[in-house]
Amino acid sequence: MPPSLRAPRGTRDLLPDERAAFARLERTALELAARYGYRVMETPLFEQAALFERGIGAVTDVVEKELFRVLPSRGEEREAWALRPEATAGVCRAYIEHGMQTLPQPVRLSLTGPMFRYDRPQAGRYRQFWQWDVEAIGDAGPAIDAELVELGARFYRDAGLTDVEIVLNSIGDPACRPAYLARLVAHYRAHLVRLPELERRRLETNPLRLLDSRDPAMTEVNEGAPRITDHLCAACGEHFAGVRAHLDAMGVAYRLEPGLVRGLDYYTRTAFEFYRRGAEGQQQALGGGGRYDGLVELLGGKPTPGIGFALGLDRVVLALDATGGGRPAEGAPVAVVVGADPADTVGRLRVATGLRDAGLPVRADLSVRKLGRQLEAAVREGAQFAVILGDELATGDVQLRDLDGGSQKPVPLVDLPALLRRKVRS
RNA sequence: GUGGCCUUAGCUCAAUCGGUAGAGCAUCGGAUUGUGGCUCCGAAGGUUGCGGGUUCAAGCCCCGUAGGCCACCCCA
Repeated sequence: MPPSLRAPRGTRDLLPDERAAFARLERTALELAARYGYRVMETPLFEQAALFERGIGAVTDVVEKELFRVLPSRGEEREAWALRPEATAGVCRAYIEHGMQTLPQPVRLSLTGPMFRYDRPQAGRYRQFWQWDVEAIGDAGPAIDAELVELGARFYRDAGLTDVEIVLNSIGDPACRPAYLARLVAHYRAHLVRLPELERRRLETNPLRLLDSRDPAMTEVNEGAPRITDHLCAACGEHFAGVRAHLDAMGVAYRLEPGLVRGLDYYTRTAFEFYRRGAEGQQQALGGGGRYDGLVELLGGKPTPGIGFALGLDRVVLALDATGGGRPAEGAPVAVVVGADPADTVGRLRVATGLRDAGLPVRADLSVRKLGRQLEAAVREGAQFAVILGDELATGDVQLRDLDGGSQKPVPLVDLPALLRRKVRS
């Protein structure tokens, strides 16, 4: 094995079993998107770095230290590219670029695909990871906020995760957040002596972060801290109440968390995250989203409200594995064509091709092993039937063997496709 | 980006005091010539992540490096 040639740090191969698990989640996501009226689209895997710098915020971690920058190999356009760290910025760029403000609003969009962050890898944290992203652009809410939260929750349920908790908050807007931030900073300044070194630095860079600090020394100081939800302006307060009312009306359970902050600058008002209940560790955020009413304008479009979420498919797969559900077996052929004459690969391939013509997933044993070995291999890959070619071919018959029960009977080759199709259905 | 732990066959792991690398599973072959999951026999599979150093001798000790993981940071 050549250790010098391996998957780059923070990336991994999705081997067939895991790829199948991803495919199932993707099917669930796309089916839900269709059911809720979100149309699937694609954006490039890379964009101008400026899109993310401007949209996400130049001083956020995602841009400052995690942006996966790409140097053009030929420099006639000295563009600075970056692999997309998330989908929202690209979707909004496309909304503006293609004049989607002329479509009936809101425009409901969805996509799945890989995202890239140049982060230090850990379990559940990769440099290339997959998201299902859903965006509704052009609706100020609050009803659509609730619709999206419910959609996200339904995805986890349909995917088979039962212990997912919804955490909800409002982080205000440019009308009320600055005043709140000033209050918050004043509060921490008053308790400066009790703040650990790290938290003092964060006070300068990102005071909202102190609220969800994990440092035990912070618990007491945080208890007395002003809550954003107590300092929302009238419009934001009304909006937040509307979101909760709609969620309540749908019977969607959630936990209010005034400390919930989102890491990207563009978020306003509604913020939510999905967590695995009872799971320890740092990589348990399964997904999150929020409202970004200023983003489209920031990127050069007309003032347009928007809201969306992104769910981490890798983490859902991990969570499904952890909950012990296991992965359903997939890809086993209905039948394997084996033969008494090991050398007769022509006959086996010909019979298999005929069955494939009939739409049946069938493998021909193309080895030259003796019959017993061929049957053994068929059983071990989970095939339902073995089609055995032998002397009966002289009269146009093959042996059809049920590999579970072990029963076996001669069947005219011409009847085989129809017979197998009937058996598969039952 | 910071600190720590780990790395031996495809996988999961052994290897005493530093003494020249093994097992199970998986793979392939065989058990007298048309019938499977079991059993038995056998084969193949390793520059012990990589590169240096110490030593008569290194999987084991030291340094570096890469990767994984854990805690931060942050997020999905």
